[in-house]
Amino acid sequence: MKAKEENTELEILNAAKEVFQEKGMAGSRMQEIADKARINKSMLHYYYRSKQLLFEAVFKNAFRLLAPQLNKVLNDDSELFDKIRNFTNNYISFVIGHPYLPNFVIQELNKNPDFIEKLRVEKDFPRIEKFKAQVEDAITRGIIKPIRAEQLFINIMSLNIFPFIAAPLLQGLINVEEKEYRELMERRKTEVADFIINSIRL
Amino acid sequence: MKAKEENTELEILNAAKEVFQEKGMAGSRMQEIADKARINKSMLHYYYRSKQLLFEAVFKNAFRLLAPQLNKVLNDDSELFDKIRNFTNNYISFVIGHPYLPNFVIQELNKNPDFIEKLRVEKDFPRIEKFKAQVEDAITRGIIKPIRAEQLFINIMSLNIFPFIAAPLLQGLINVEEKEYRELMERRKTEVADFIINSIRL
DNA sequence: ATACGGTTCAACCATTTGGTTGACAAATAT
DNA sequence: ATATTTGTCAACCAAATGGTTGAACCGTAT
Repeated sequence: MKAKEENTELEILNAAKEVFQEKGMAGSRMQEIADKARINKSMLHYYYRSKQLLFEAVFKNAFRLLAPQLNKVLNDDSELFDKIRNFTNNYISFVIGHPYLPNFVIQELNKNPDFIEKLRVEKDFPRIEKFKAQVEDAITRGIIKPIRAEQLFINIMSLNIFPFIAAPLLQGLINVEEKEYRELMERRKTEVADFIINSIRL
Repeated sequence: MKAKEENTELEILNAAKEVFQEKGMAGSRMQEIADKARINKSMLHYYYRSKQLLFEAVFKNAFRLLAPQLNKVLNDDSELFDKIRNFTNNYISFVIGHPYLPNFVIQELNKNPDFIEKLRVEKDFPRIEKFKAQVEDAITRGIIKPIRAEQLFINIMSLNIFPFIAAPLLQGLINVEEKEYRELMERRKTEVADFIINSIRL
């Protein structure tokens, strides 16, 4: 019965992902997850024991998906400007495939900041050292203006992630419909990289 | 009994603010709000009828506090570069006084995007028109490179707001303690403005 | 055929949670 | 002084919610 088992388990994880990522831990109901997975509520506990454990499974999965994205900035071998262009261009496609994911990770990390320590031990946890060296090297070689790698990294993340996290607010403020907002995001694929590079290039 | 009445009502609103902003609508408990306000749970319903209405009171209050901040970018009379510098410098002080507020507004707007329409009718709802004209004027006069006002606005918001919303994640990624992260934020008061202006200045 | 391990579910259970009620106290109006 | 309105609370209530249980089911090894 191996096939069935893995199937149900995955079905649950998938349903849980959708519900948790959209409504957060506190706003999600086990019954809703069960319904979405088309199984009995008991099955959730049979496979994952408790809401907390099911949540953690979903969260870790989400982070494992997000981490490689961040590593494209921190641990990729490409040259600095290419890296910025690539990440910016790639990230939007990633978000379209996983619209709730980045916000989900950020929110639940806000509610439980200690959890980041548990993630850090996992392999592929993004580390800044390499990026830091790269930025410092580019400064020494006179390619970019002096800037702390941490600040540049925060800027890159901010410009790429925030417009999706705050979409409803921003949409309301600049007073555009969803369609036009998506077009704005589409243009950001190249514009954000230019904006960043313009700012730091010597 | 006027004084007592207003007192209790405010006490409740204040306690509700703390709880709702930290835990969100779904994660908050009426009992916890009552405890924090040092009153009986019945009083919450006496003054605000339901959790939903109490929440909406808190939310509208929060937005009324946030709106003037955004208007410093959108509807202030100062010159573009000054405006960017002022906002950036000001915003961090605002966030220190209201650490959970921006994220609270953004999150609840995410869970209920239609709510923005109800806010738009309120006076002082931030509007982009003036800022748009100002940016277009600066482009025409050859002061800044061509850029859509919407994109510039999104960039300003992103660079200022995101580092606080995603603090635990970013702190973990760049691997610094809270204290050092606060110092990074402190430096951003001037650095972010420079970063933006560098990018758009001709 | 039969025993056995994992899988599935309907029915339950205990607790939590938002909300109500009725009695009483404290102001205010008459 | 007395009636009336307003504020406060302990005790309740019904529904929702996370979790448990025991029986049935099903594929497989013996």
